[in-house]
Amino acid sequence: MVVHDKQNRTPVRRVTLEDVAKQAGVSRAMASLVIREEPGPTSMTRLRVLAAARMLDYRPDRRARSLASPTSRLIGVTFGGAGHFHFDLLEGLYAAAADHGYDLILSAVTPERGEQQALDSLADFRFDGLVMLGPPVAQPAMAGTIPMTVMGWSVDHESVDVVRTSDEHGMALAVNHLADLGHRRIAHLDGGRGLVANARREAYIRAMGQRGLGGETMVVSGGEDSLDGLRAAGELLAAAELPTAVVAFNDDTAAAAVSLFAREGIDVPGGISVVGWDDSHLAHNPAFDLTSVAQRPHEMARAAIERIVARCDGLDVQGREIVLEPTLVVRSSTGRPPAMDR
Amino acid sequence: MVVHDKQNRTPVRRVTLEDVAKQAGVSRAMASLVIREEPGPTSMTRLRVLAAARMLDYRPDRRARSLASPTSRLIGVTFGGAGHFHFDLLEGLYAAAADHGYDLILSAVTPERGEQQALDSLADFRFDGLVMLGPPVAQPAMAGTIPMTVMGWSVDHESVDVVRTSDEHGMALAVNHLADLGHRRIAHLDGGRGLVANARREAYIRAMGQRGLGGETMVVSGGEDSLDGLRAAGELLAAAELPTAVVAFNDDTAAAAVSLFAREGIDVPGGISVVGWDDSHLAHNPAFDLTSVAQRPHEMARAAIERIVARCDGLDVQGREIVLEPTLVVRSSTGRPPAMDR
DNA sequence: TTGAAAGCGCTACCAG
DNA sequence: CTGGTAGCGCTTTCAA
Repeated sequence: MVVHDKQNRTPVRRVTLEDVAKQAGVSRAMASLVIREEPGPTSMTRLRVLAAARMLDYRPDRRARSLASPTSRLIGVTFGGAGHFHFDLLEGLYAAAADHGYDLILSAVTPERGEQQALDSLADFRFDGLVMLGPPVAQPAMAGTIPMTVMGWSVDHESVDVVRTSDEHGMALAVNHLADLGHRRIAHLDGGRGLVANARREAYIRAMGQRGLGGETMVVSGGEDSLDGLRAAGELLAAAELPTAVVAFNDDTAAAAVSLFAREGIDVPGGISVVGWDDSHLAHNPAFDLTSVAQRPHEMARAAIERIVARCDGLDVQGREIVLEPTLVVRSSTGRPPAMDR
Repeated sequence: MVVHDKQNRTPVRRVTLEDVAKQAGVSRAMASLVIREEPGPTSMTRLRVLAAARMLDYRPDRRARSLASPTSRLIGVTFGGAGHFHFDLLEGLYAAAADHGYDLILSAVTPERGEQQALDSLADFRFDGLVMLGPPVAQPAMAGTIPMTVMGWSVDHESVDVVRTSDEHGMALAVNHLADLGHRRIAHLDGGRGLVANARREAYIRAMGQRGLGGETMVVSGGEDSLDGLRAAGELLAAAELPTAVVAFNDDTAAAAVSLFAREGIDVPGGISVVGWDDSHLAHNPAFDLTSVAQRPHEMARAAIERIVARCDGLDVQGREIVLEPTLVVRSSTGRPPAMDR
């Protein structure tokens, strides 16, 4: 940052480590150690430096710091559509990175700005680890060249770490919960064509089969946002037999379905039960109060950062894929089926 | 970036300007000038340096570059909810910044991570200009300390630039278009409590008044996403008299309304006309084909960057607020009212 | 036109 | 335990 004077011209010098050292009456080297919380300085010097830093309102220059050390302590993050869930992940990444003394540098992937461009711009900052929040790609461009973690989907590359929530387990929780309530005709309102949607769809089919409900399988093609959910729920209504329950791809589509059902005079859960996914603010919203499969974005973020930091430190990392178990948060959008048919 | 060897340990040196200079057989200073496209070197040296750079696949180190020069050539960007429109803005900002030799550093504002934290982390990179995409705040923390532009809303501070689309004009376009078609009962499905929503709501009331339709004013409180739109549209349907047209806060809410109307057997535009806002991919979607108020995100982005670059160069900037005129893209969601009442 | 040299703010390695 | 000092990769003087 360059602070300008009233005429908005002359850049004013920011406070440097040198200033802090001088103020504390120690050498720059000492000040550096104190600031970085490295062992060495006596608690006496520590206090003086810290006091000086505070009174001068010192903030280390990340560029200089990153340039001077062999490791940049910068973690690149690519992100795409950035739904609410991704925002939660970002929040967690910021916190976790800070805890490890790392900084995040973000790069957006847009329709016009592809993965490669996003990575290039990050590369110009010499990041030493990469987190990809999306968009999901089967073969990330930098796979194998740098410590890297993808979040939310799977990548089949031996040096790409994966942090995700178990779709298999989440779907089993949802289906079993509904089946336990007496449901048999349980539909899946899917998430479209993405890698994640595919995984959940398959998990649904498997879960239904395992529960002996293979014959009742019903997939309605949907998408990621509420508009998709609306359309898909409409298709559901047009079907010959309405299922007694539906597991949606996420809370957005689930909420859209609930809204539509309500408008059509179908009570939730009286007429139909609905399960969402992500346990987002929508699920908490009393207007929907969705039973939802909960991922733990902050834990996922923490795991991703720890993984990358470990690899940066040259530690050997065991287990390429971290699969967190989701939980099912039961709220009022699920209940017993309208009639115990069969 | 640090490239690692097979054991994932020893950082491998990246190609530096020195390498390029050596390869081209010139001094580092010359190479620097060529890379930055500064006048000085002969076209002969130019060619040699450029060739060397290309063959070595040289990319300047942004940290070093930014550290060495009095100006960092880094523009900070804060962003919040990041709807589709914000993504379009980001895309434009990247392109415009690159054209001026600047780089973007992004910082997310999340529920847990406030404006101040976001700005602090940017400040550690010593950015020399700031673009705020959101969340909209009436008094940005750094107002007056640095060249800064907010996009999409207004800030009442003499040294904060504003780039936005005229809500007044956009609303007038929408209302006049509908009135010209013969509509009188034109409702507004608003955007909730934000600064932008307020501006559009007031613009709607003004536009109706100016068209002599002050008595027909009808505001339905909505929100920013399709779920809000769905709920608001439901309220609209519950009203005693259905309006013959509705101007929505954005395309998401408009599309949700269209979906709901369709489900209720109300033809669009036969039974009711709907106007969206942003001219996003939803508006283009043949399923909706929305008449929509079009902002030009790329031009807005360009204007914001040019503004900041000008201020960084110490140029005096005339006119604190850049208000772009939106256009109305007419598609098939608007038509004549069902009956020419009154 | 070109090249040598002095930093930017910091880390990391020396000697003391 | 402490304080010099040599860089990191680049820009920017200033002489030649």
